[in-house]
Amino acid sequence: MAYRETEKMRQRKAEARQRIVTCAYQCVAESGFRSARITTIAVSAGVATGTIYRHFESKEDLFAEIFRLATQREVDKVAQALTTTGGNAANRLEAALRQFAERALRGPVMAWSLIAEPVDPKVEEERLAYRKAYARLFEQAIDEGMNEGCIPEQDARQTSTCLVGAIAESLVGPLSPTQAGDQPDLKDDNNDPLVNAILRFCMQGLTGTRR
Amino acid sequence: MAYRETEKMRQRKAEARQRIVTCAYQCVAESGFRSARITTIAVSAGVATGTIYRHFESKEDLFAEIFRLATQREVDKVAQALTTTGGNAANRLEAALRQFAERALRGPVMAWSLIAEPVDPKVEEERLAYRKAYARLFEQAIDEGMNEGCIPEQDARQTSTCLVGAIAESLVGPLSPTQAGDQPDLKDDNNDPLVNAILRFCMQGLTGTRR
DNA sequence: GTCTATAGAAGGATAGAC
DNA sequence: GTCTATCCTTCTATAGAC
Repeated sequence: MAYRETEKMRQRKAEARQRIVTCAYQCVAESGFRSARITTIAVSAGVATGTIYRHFESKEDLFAEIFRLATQREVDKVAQALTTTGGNAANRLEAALRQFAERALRGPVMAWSLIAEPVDPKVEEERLAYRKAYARLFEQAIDEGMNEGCIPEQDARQTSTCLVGAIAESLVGPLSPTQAGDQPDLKDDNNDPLVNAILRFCMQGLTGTRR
Repeated sequence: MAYRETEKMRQRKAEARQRIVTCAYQCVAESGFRSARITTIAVSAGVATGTIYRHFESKEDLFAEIFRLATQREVDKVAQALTTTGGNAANRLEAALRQFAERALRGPVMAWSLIAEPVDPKVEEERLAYRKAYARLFEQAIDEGMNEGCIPEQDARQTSTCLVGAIAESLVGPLSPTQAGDQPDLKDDNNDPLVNAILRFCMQGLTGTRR
């Protein structure tokens, strides 16, 4: 009888793939893309090294998937903060930016990998795409703010792009492994000086109002 | 008689290296890192393909050198604008930012390669380093502005980083090859709407004053 | 005569087409 | 999914410097 993939087999494969993804995610979260080894991922996922290449074309493709997975989580968090926070659109935007920065500083290894770690071109392409995704979210909030009247009229797309750039670039240094440990622990209560400085610039740029 | 490298030979080698660098630079300026071919560079430099590997360990190393060369030019231009422009520190800073953006939009292929093109990790590392170089220049200008009294007291390092991020991110879209041609020509007379929008955000973020 | 640098093509890997 | 084509890299023979 000819081989035909059964439902059971399909499920097994999907489970193996899921384990690989989960373990790769953990490896990256622990020490970044560059030190993530395919063999380490395979061992912790309980599969043979070669099996990984049955599920992913290459290491780069696996990394790109991990990148998308991890970044999408952050994008969702930002979207959530923008919709569930109280106050006007400017307040919501500020809360979302603050949350983005604080989450990054609380999980600095993964955040560094997502924001700035030099990886390969495939991951870089994902970065470009996801930066646009953040910008679209911010753009929508700015549009709302202009309608509400709490944000001055401006090119919302342009401003949203500036916000993405400013906050990402601000985190590069503090998240950098060469500087890790030099940083004091993140202060809670909306009172971290680094985060406050970033937000000051962003909100001033957005509203043109001194803070 | 044993062979020993003479001054003449050293000069020949240096010239060959220089030709390789120049031709590689032109290739990148014409169509970016990704489409730059070692063989093409070799032919236009008048050397054999293998010869390139006598001067550079790998394609990535050659590219990293081209990146440094090209980016240093831009850094120098910014430094120059910051020192030779008239007016107070805020004016000089604005002029430098404007010039950076306008130069990028006038040479979009090279600018895209330097700012955002997904290349390899070695080039990415150079990018991180050079972004710091820009930030240091801006930081110095902000410090001057705070002393002059034309810029409010703030964390100059943090703000300079935000400026670098905002302006770089703003240019990613307009410089992107997928969008090239969609853009109207750069308007002169300090009147390009894109550049003005970027500068508005940057200067508002810096000074907290509506413009 | 000995050693180096260069040319040019083979090898090997990867990406793209069908 | 396979096959082709392209392109980076390495290798070897040769020309030329000392």
